[in-house]
Amino acid sequence: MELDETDRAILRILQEDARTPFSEVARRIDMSSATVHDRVNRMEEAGVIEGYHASVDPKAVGYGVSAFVGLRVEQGREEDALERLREIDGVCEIHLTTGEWDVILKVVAADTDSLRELMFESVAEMEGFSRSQTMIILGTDYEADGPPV
Amino acid sequence: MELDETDRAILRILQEDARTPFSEVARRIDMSSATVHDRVNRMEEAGVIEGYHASVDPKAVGYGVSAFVGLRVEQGREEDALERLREIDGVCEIHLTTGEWDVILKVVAADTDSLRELMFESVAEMEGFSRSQTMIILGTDYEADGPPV
DNA sequence: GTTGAAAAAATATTGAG
DNA sequence: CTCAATATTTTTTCAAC
Repeated sequence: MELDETDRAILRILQEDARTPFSEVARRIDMSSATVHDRVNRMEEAGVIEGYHASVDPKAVGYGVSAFVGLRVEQGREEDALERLREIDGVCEIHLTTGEWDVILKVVAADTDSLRELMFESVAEMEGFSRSQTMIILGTDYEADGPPV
Repeated sequence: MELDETDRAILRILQEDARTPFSEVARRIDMSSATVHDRVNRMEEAGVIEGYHASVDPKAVGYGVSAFVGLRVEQGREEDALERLREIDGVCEIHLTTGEWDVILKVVAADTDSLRELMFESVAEMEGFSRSQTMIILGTDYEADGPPV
């Protein structure tokens, strides 16, 4: 789908606050809310807009520790291994990567004890992985609302 | 702030679709929409809900390549270095971590050429960093809407 | 593609249990 | 904390340009 500057302006507003009323989006980009509605619908259908998500503070819901986890997967066990990773509570993202690791996870845990459990009882126990490394997130200095548009 | 099961149920719904009308949230958790409204307000004020964001497909807006970038920061240059990283177009996340890297970035770029530019003209040029490693994301197998609630 | 206007629906607010 | 009722806004639809 081809996006013009109007579409991008709408995206930028909804990236920042997905609950902005279309009527206000319309005011800001100087168009009617019917147009905004129409364009948003088309972008949803085309998959440009994948969804709308409330961002919840992990600490507020009991997760004091976040980490990236690098994993090496044994040849030929990729699909099986990934399937099982997804089931583990606390695993928030699973990325396949080039470089030092085959898989990079983002995980959350209540505390370091829980993280240890997650790593040694869930991940390390699993067959198909060789090496792993846990990189605890000391702080997140910056987090954009999505890709620049 | 203390969260009860009702708050958590509301959070789960809004994590999945932040534009769900409060009236429907109310139906689903079997409460009045005024209650939902009240609880959402309190969770917003308490910072439990950090915001609402439209999730935009990076490919649809011209970013064909995503990557994690690990960086080593020279002693004593941390603040300065982080400040400048934030300015670079395409840098979406900046995390301070333990382990092999001091900083892990998530970046997006139009293509591998752009990524190369980003790394060698923006990041590598910057003083304060020693080693870096780029881990290109071949695919994202799973991405939760946020922490489990 | 865009618009304005009407109808339907949702949100914000208030007052009371 | 919860609700019902109300007033205000917004979403949604549609004929017309």
